[in-house]
Amino acid sequence: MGRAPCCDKATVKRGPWSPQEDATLKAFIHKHGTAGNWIALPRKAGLNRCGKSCRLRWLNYLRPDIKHGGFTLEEDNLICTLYSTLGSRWAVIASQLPGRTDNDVKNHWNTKLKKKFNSFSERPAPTIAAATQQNAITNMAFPANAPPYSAAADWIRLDEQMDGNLMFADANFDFKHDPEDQFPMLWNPQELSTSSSNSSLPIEQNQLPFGGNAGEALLSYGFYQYPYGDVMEGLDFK
DNA sequence: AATGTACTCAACCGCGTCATT
DNA sequence: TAATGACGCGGTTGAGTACAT
Repeated sequence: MGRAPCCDKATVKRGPWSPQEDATLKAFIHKHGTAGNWIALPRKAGLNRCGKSCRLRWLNYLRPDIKHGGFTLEEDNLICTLYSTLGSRWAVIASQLPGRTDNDVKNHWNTKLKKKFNSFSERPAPTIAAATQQNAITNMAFPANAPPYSAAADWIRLDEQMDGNLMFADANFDFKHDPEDQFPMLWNPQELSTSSSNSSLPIEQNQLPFGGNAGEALLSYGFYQYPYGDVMEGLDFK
């Protein structure tokens, strides 16, 4: 036995919502709430709409705490990072982005972020075989997996792996990472040094505070934000 | 200016899950 | 315990818009 339809599709209105319908729905919910029953809501509110349609309109558009407008670079980074660990669990991902809905995040991913993500993950992953030598200086500059930023090899260098910590010996950039946080290193372009003035920093200051080998670390936390704004890629670095 | 193509995003669909009876 | 019904989610669609030719 199939499930009974939640509404009569032949008689109920479909398609884009009019301003009047929006106002009716908003006014009703402000006054009565959803009463925990979306199916009955349109009839009570005087709307010729399916309950599911009302729910979607409210959750994805009319809710007062919805954030409209473009996604920030920080939000892009977070979405990509969460996608790499959670997959397409848009509701969970959206819950980490205040004011964004799962539909918003999903649309943004499908139209903007997916291409970047896929194009990068299809690249051949370089080996870190050189790093397996005890205390070897790999001096590997991500050439095979290099970001589309010509100078990247100059400033992102995996120079040494020791004591289970991934170490960036090049000191001409700063990184931002909360050791308490499982999640990503977010490098803010504004915080990236554009000169080598930091190269005198003690090397410990550029030591990333998590263990594991370089490949695992970069695979799990592999979203980089490059200087000058708009290039953000994932590194599938094994 | 007209037409074709690509892109965006609101909305729909169907299914899994969960609460209730 | 099974049946039922509502909710919530991810996948997909398609109308409207922007851009290219």
